[in-house]
Amino acid sequence: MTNDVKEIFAGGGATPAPPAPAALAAKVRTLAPSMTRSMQRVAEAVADDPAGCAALTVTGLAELTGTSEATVVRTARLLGYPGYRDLRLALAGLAAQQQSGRAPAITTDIAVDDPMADVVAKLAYDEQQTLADTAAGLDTVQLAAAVSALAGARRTDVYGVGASGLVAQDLTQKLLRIGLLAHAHSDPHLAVTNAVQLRSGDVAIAITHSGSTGDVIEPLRVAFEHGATTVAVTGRPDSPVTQYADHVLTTSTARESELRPAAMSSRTGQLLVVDCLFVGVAQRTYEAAAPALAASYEALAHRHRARKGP
Amino acid sequence: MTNDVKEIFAGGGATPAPPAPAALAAKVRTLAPSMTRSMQRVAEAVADDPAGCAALTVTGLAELTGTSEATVVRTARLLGYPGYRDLRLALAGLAAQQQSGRAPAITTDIAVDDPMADVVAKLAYDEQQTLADTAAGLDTVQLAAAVSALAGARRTDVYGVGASGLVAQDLTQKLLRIGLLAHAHSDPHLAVTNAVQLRSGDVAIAITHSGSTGDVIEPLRVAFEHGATTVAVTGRPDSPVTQYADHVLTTSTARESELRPAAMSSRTGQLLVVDCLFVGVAQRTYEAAAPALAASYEALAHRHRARKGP
DNA sequence: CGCCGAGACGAAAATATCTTTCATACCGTG
DNA sequence: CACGGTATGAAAGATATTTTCGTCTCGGCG
Repeated sequence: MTNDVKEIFAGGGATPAPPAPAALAAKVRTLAPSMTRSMQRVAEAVADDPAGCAALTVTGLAELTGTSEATVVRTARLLGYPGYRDLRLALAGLAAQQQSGRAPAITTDIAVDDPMADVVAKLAYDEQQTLADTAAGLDTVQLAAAVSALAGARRTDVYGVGASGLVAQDLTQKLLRIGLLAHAHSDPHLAVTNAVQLRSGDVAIAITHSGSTGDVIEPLRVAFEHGATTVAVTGRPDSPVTQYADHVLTTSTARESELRPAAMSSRTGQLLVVDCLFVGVAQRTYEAAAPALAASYEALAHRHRARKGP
Repeated sequence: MTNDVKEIFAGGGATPAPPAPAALAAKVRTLAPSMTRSMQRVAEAVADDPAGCAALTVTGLAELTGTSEATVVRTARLLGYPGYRDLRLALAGLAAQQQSGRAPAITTDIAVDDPMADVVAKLAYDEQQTLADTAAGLDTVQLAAAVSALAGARRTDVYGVGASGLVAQDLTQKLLRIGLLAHAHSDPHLAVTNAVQLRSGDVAIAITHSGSTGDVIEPLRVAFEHGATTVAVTGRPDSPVTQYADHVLTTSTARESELRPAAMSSRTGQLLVVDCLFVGVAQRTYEAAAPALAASYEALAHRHRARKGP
């Protein structure tokens, strides 16, 4: 029956009722003069603390403002919503927007007395930044060249010490998974010993953030001089390591500080490069890589069956 | 009754029970495996179209997904909300956020014939997403507890195999750098053998994405039973490994696909957790950690040959 | 000064919505 | 193929929202 519409009409014109998305405070100010005292109290509370009000029921808000449920609903109607329920929903949205709005507090350095939540936010933000920077700065031509070399390599050696050593191992693990012959070296002596074995068609990859790690440069030099295709993953495109690199893949250097050593942040960018290499090679050698990948996917799916324990 | 007080309390500042504000999609993915079929349908609908679902009542959503109200409520509970009402509120907030934030374009899967530039962009975007999700889903209370335990530990053992083994080593390297006694174990036998040595005051950390890796669970169980403080870093908060974990740190499960296996993307989140642990401990033990950090930096300096300056 | 009416306002009924309970159907397992 | 356990939805039960309706306030007017 059309009788129901009557109440809604009071709100305004023939608008199909576009619920205010974020311009709520404005609406409150505009409509405040045409409100009764009680309704003004409600409107004020709502404009004052959207998040808080969103958490309240109609009864709660009525109590908070010292009014009744009916008044709260009337106010909601006046603000353009079908009822309190919808106002509340809009309020929640508004709160969320405000929340996300005030984010840039995390650009500062991590302090000794930062609470845990800040540490998490800052670290996450920083690593995201590193990823974005690295992705933006990666030379896709160099990357494609490195992928080509890897895809056709007889064998691949990866050099890295310290934190970069783990990245080297990560790459090796991935390449092995799709059927390539790869080995990571952290021991400089063994690395050089093995580098001597390399020849044209093989690939040697050096991972070093500073680009000045002698223990990593040395085996790359040997590999280079023996005719292997050499790749350097470094944060310094002008560092010594690039002397012996056919292809240089540059990672972003994130801002470092006392509680955030370079060795830590560099890892993120290096791993992105590693992932890119892996996916690139997997694409190139898809025929061979697909079964291997499918197998590991299967293995995981099998594990997924496990439900909550006894 | 005290019931009324509870409601009013919600209006205040600190949230006693932290419901997921924006990390909903991540939560859905994380918890999906432990859901029943019907609940998965509901979760999918919710993750698929937050705005649309926010407009629906329980009954509406139940009909849309072809399930019952009870199932919808159950799903809401599983996602961490007291009931559907609160899920709906969060959904409205999420919708508002999505509205304001520009829609990302590179959400598609990596294809075999994607050019290198696309691969880089997609991988970077995905890892950024994983970081954001993990950060949003991390329980800072658990994290702080783990940090406390680490800071006061006599010794710390870290277990991880496969890709997670590298994460374990990364954590170990970092902890050693600030003067803590830490060791990473990839060999399950040695891990158990060592776990027996642990006692109250020591810390054992298991890193496993699936949470079902027996080789990692076993040493953690032994450590747990010997009174050590145990921590699990996993993507599955309901997996077997958490049985023996005093503190559970959950990493986000990124969308996976053929060219992007879970083992690969999980690493990003795990490393963020590791970094958080490290920084947290460094903060707590700042007096001791600062000189240690400086010292290790100094020690490395001479391994780096002078850069060829411009 | 007191009466009157228009609108504001809230108590409570009516309705919609959410939550819980419970019986049934389904599924894997021995 | 029976069994135990879980998943699921129908309906009862509890809350929240909306509507109804009568009282109350306040200003104007006789």
